[in-house]
Amino acid sequence: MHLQAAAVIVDVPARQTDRPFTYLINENLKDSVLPGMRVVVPFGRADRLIQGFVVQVFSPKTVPAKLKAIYAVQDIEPVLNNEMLELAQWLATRTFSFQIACFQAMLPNALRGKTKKQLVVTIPDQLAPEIVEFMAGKPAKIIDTKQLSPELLKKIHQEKSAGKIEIRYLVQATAKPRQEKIIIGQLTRTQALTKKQQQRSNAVQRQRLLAFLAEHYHQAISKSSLEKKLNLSAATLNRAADQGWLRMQERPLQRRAYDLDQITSTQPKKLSVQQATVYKQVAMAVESQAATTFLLEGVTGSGKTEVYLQLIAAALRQQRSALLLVPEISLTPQMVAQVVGRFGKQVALLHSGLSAGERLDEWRRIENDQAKVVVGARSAIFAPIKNLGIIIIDEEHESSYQQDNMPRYHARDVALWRSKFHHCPVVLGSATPALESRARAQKKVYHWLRLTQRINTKPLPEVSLIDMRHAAKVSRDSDFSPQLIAAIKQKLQQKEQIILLLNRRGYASFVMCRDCGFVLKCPNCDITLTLHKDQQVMKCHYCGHEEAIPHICPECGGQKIRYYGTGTQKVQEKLTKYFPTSRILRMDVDTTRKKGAHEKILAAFGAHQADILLGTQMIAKGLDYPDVTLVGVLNADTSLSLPDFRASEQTFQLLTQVSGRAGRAQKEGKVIIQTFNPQHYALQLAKKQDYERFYAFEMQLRHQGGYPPYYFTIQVAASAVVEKVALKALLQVAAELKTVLSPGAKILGPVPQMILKIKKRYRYQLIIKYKHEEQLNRYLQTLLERSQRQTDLQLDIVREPHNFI
DNA sequence: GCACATGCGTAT
DNA sequence: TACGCATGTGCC
Repeated sequence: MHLQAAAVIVDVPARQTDRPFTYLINENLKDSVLPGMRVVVPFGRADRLIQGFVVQVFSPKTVPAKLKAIYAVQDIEPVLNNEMLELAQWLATRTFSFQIACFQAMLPNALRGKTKKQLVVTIPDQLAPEIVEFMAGKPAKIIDTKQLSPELLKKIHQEKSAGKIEIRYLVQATAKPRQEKIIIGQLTRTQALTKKQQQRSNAVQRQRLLAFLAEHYHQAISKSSLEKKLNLSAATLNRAADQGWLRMQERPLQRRAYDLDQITSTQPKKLSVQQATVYKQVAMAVESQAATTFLLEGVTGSGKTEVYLQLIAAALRQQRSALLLVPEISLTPQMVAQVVGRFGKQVALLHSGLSAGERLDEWRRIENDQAKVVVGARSAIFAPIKNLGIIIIDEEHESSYQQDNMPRYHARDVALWRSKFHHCPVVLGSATPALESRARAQKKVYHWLRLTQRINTKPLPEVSLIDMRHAAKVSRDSDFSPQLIAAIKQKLQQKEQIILLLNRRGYASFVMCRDCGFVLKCPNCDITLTLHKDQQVMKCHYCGHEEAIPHICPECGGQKIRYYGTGTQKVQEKLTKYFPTSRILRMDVDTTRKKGAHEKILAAFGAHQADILLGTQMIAKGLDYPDVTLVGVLNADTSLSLPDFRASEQTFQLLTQVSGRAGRAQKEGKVIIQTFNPQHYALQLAKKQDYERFYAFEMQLRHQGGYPPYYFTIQVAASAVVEKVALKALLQVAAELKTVLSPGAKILGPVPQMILKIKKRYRYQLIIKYKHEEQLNRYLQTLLERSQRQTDLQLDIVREPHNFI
């Protein structure tokens, strides 16, 4: 007779609850609770039921009196295997995140237990009339306290303390796979044909059905698709079932993330000499199960994708699986078709376009080994794939691989961890690697591989920089230079396609009074409100605050309050004026908000239903349209002038990438970049597509400035409603750090953050720059533990922050 | 994150 | 002196 207990991480994302809680395993659940399973446990004074993850099962020697018991187990098999449990723990410490946040990041959303509250009437006598009305005669009702009026909430409180009503807690059951009805033919061919003869001539539905059954003896067919195909009524099928012609059953519906019938299979292409060299080196690591990291630096059009596909094939040949990560934005139908075309139904696809159910289905296919190749965006790095033979991260420099809320992980770091766990290589591919990665290749931490030749040996497109300081004076238009107008005109005449990029990074359209200079700001946050012309409102991008567009300046009463800056809409209006007959497609956050809108726009452009594709950053990646012969960048500088040490790097990457979109096929491409800083090295080198020189130059600057990759960085951010609280806390942290850190390390700040106030809280930060610090991690962990004791203060630690400001 | 306890301010 | 509300505290 030995007791069982479980250590459970509960779904309460708070610093104070970020540790295992012990629960008793009752006799009826004995031996059916395992680490990695989801459970429902009572928590807090009111014993509200919440979801938790079992991290350990053990036999306690003594039982503390106040131990509570697990209420229910949600899984038959663990949803997190040992690898994931270990990874979550590492991730939590590495990124200073809650463990529960790590678990949830690893699982499809459908597995997340949604807790609900239920209002139950226990004594109906003399109940407050408001509550009687609210319950509408029912004994129990699900409530959402956030949606109820404060008055009703007060009444509920009163009646609860009077003991007349009760609040119960529910945890939603595990998402079940959707079922579909199927029919199975029970008639042999001859039986069916005989029966068909016997039917009245006007019984057309039955005739059609029997003809079909004659050809499908004992085969399972989805009921709904059969109804559609033969145009049958449900009654006909039910009748047929009654007569024993067919049997009806249910089976779990396999929702698929892609349609295999729509994709043509492809064969491996012959590799060029360079490609083959790269392939051989990585394939060798796959075979020898070496956890080597390769940096594959390949110019646009050098055939990286084909190398990836053949490496995946090499892993499969070794009876191992493969994981391919691509930026969400380039997870286009084109891209999917390439991988699925090569590996068929072994491919599982994970991206944001899937519904929660589809995502869960794909996840299950991976978990039970039906899928051996996983393709997906950032979070796919947590796919529960076993026996990994290779991990590939395409466009490894993309900032979308970094999640910017908890857990703030970088997919690259997780990939390296899993590579060590599975003893398999990682390939980081890019035309413009992140400086950090390129520097690691330099130091031989990564194995450096290069593809310098374009696969069709075509020259790179001709790139010209247009000096807008001059052009704007001539044409009095700061969006379109005469050169760009002329080029567009020419391409339109030749019936070729054009991509125009409006660089929106570091850029906003705001409202300013031209008399007094007043700028409209958010009342909660210290930030300029952004104009949303289509919805006719001013919006705060941080807290969502909205207000009307002012027509009279609130400061001086003047009427000259106008918006500043260029949006895609404004550019589109101008384009229509210049080229009234041209067909323009616009792609930005506004036009792609709806699910699938993204794909639709790209498909329409691909089908030549438009001449010009105008868009923001999102059009720069992975698009491959043979008829695009002109790429125009309207404003290269906005991202350059950001007060961010990565501004040049990001601008260089963007320009290099977008230039690669021109002239992918036979026709020659042309790129026009408009800028106010034509001599800037990032622009000059992007023009020449010279990554290596950019790398050398930028590294020098980073060295002088003491920036990454020469230093590691950690940001400690503090926020509080009372400004002094935040500042004081960081001053103390800075003082303590001085005793913890070695003399080589530097502390910057504390300083106010660029946006000092967000959601009524003041924000300060300090940055630690260091090379090797043994004590730092431990200090920061204890700092977080300590800070929870201080009310109002919120501390947040970010490793390698992307913004210093 | 949430329920309940605590402590202060205001109406009575 | 009672109640209302904001702020604080601990969760197994």
